[in-house]
Amino acid sequence: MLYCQEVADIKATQTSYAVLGLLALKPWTTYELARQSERSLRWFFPRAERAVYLEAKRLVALGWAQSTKTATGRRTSTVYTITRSGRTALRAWLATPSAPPQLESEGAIKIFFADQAGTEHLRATVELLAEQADDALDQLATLAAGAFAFPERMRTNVLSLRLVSDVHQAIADWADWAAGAVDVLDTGDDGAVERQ
Amino acid sequence: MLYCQEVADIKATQTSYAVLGLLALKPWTTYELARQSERSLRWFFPRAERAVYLEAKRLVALGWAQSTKTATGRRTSTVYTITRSGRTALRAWLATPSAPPQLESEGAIKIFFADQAGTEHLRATVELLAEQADDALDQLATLAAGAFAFPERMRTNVLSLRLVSDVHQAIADWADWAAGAVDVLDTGDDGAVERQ
DNA sequence: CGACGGATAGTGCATTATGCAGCATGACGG
DNA sequence: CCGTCATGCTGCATAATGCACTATCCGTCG
Repeated sequence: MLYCQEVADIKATQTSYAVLGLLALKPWTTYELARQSERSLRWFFPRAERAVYLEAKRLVALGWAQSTKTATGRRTSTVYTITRSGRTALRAWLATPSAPPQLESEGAIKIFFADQAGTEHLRATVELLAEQADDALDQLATLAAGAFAFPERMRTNVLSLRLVSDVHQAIADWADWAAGAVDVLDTGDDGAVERQ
Repeated sequence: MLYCQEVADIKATQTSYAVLGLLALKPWTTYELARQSERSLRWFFPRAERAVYLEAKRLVALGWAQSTKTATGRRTSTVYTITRSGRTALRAWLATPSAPPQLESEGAIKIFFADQAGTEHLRATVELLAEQADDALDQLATLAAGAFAFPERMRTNVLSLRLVSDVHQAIADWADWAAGAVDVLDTGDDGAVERQ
């Protein structure tokens, strides 16, 4: 690994590459990185703000980014810029196979164990899931509208955003169906939870 | 919180409730819990095997489960059983609102940053995502067929499993569309990444 | 002009979760 | 009786989260 020859034993995680990808677009302060991660990356790579702050420092340690301090009055801010070896590392990573996508949903767990509580809670969980999906779709629509901020990136940008909204649309559709299925359960009509 | 009055300051996490939910079905050894988590919970609540082992002990500390040692020859195994207060805690949790579902996909990050590498890598990432989605759908079909192991649970079981397979189906469908969109990008035909 | 809220720019600490290696026994087939 | 796979765990280092906390800068409203 040429691009990290001078580094002792620091290892890059997926988070490293996610932040590095943002740095490939332009230099940012950690605050901006955290905001951007929350705006866009979060949809397919949710990470805590805290992790982004730590990650920027790690990138510097890896030699993949440089930090330069600037000041606004008496307040300093640190701007991170990708290095040449950072770009090399990013390109290498982009060529490696990815781990399979995963869904994480507290609501789904609750539905899985719903027979331990009343149908009214099952119904509430399904309804909340429906609202959350609609919410996500709204936010994604706004985000897509604002994607013109980087017009040169639009073509690949829309691919990921479309993936995410398709997933949330699937959840919304499922919730519609599930609400009906719960009604059937409720009226005691067994075994008719088939979809037509 | 009546159900944890005797406990000092141990807090339950989502993982606690996920494992507790399994215990509500029947007693298990930690090994079995880990297997079951990997089989079913993983689809909407991915957790490392290690976490499950640690969680069982925490449930005992919370007073939500009891452990009893049994032995097979000279090898001991610990069976965990839910307690009354465990059931109460689970029911209370099932009635609380859930955090919104989240997708995590390394492939999606790579696609988001795909303009930093060649189209061939973008294509490969999309194709892998397609395979992974098909794979997931296969496994889920097998799982659904085996769901008859707990016939009394089937009705709510199918709801969660259907959610998960709908999501993976959405990814598979997206991948089909995206593959076409990448071809269009490749032939240099700009801006025609609309879906009809 | 001055108070106040919101955006900017972070740090520190405790706890949770992951990844991986390691270890020992039991069950079963050839 | 040997090998291999399933069972049944533990330990350790590192990654990631959650939350509280600090401080400055900027604009607006009274």
